[in-house]
Amino acid sequence: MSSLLPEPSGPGRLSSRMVSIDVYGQLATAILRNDIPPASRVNINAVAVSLGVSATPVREALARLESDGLVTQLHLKGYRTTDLLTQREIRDLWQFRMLIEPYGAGHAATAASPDQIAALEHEINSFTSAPTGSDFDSYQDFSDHDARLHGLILEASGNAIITRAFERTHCHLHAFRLAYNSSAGSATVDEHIAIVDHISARDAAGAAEAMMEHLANSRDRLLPLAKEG
Amino acid sequence: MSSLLPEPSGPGRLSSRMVSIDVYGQLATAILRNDIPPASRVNINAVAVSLGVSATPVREALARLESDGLVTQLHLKGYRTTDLLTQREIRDLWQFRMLIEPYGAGHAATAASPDQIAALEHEINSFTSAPTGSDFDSYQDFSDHDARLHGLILEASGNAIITRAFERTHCHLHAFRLAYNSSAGSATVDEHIAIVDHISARDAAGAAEAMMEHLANSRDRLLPLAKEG
DNA sequence: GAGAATCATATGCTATATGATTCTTGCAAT
DNA sequence: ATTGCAAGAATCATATAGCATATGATTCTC
Repeated sequence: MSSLLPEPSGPGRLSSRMVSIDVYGQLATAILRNDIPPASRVNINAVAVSLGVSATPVREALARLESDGLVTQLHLKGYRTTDLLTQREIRDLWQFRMLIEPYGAGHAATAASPDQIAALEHEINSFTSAPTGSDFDSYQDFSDHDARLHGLILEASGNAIITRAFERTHCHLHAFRLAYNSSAGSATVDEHIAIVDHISARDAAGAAEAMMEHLANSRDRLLPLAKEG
Repeated sequence: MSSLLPEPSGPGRLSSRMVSIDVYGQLATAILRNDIPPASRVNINAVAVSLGVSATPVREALARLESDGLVTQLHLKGYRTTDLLTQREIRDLWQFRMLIEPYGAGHAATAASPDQIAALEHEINSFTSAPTGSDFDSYQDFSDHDARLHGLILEASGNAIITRAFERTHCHLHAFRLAYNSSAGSATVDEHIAIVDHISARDAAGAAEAMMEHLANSRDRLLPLAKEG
């Protein structure tokens, strides 16, 4: 653990009524960066002191992180960070994505509004190449871009339930945690462009196929990084 | 609100350190029974007093219920129960199920262990007919059976990620909340039997097809009960 | 009747108490 | 000397109580 935050909150307190979201973000980042290693206990009080808040908002943040799959709670034994995904789990997760994302891309091609098409192209244009730096932050930026793009495509398909189910897998979080440069290749950029091009051209079959290929490739990029299981 | 529990906890306190799970269950039941109507505010303190506990375990339960989609939190405005699903959302949710459950049934037919087959058949045998009574509890029993069966099938497919994504949709909760006798027809029983028969016979294509039909039928049984949207 | 001021209510947090778990220490037995 | 076990101490999770502030409704003023 130890000092998750540069400055806890200092004597000049912040508004003190908007802490919980921040605690959530700080804790999530700490887990993703492996500042809190996988499968290790999370001491609620230590986190509270480290972040300069009390236990209650930490508890709330941990409850949310549990539903994100980043921690698990053991009754009367507190919270532990979850293990990294195994190869088996990566395969299972990507199989899930292969069931819903090609469907989403195909329907996005027929159902997306002009605004949604524009949003997709704007997202594509914001990352025309893989990050050049090698720092944590630029990889995280790219991972966020990746997550946004896949989310936008499902959103454009018009099915909010499926979009939400996808978002709740937090596949990008898990992939990022496994290796935070895993999605940052130029191949990823090219594949994204191909998918959005098919959607813009209203080519449902092509969009679904491009998405399926992209998922197969990203899975194969990720698998060697995971432990067997 | 008003009296969610027959007896709060009284002066003879219960074990006092296993409360939160119970609070969760009591609240979930209260929402499902429409004791707390859809789209209404949930007063944390009132719930706490009603259940004879303090605010903290109620907050934890609400955090979990939020990830279940039964309540939503608005900052500084507290929690509200969510609306009932609209026809559109039912359709979207069942579309999601149609993407993953036929896949699950098909893979269960090839991948299920003998123990898992036995568990499926045991579950089938525990409800060979629709409930005869008209009370809340027997409908809930049947709804639970339905949820267990669909969960077992996905589990037998061997993909834990998909199983979890399915469980998190809480489709049975939402269906039950919409109308608690919606899944209790004898047609449902017959369709369940057909699916499990195909799985037991290791007939993947037949299992997938039977599941798809079952989902289409259950959706059509449910749709008239939902509001347009 | 519209806008400003006031007040009640409920939220979100802090501080604290309680009890379970876990670690440490000491002693006995092999 | 080393291992096994038990008792006590320390730690930590969970729950309670209470406080400060934001929200929303009511009342007052113009």
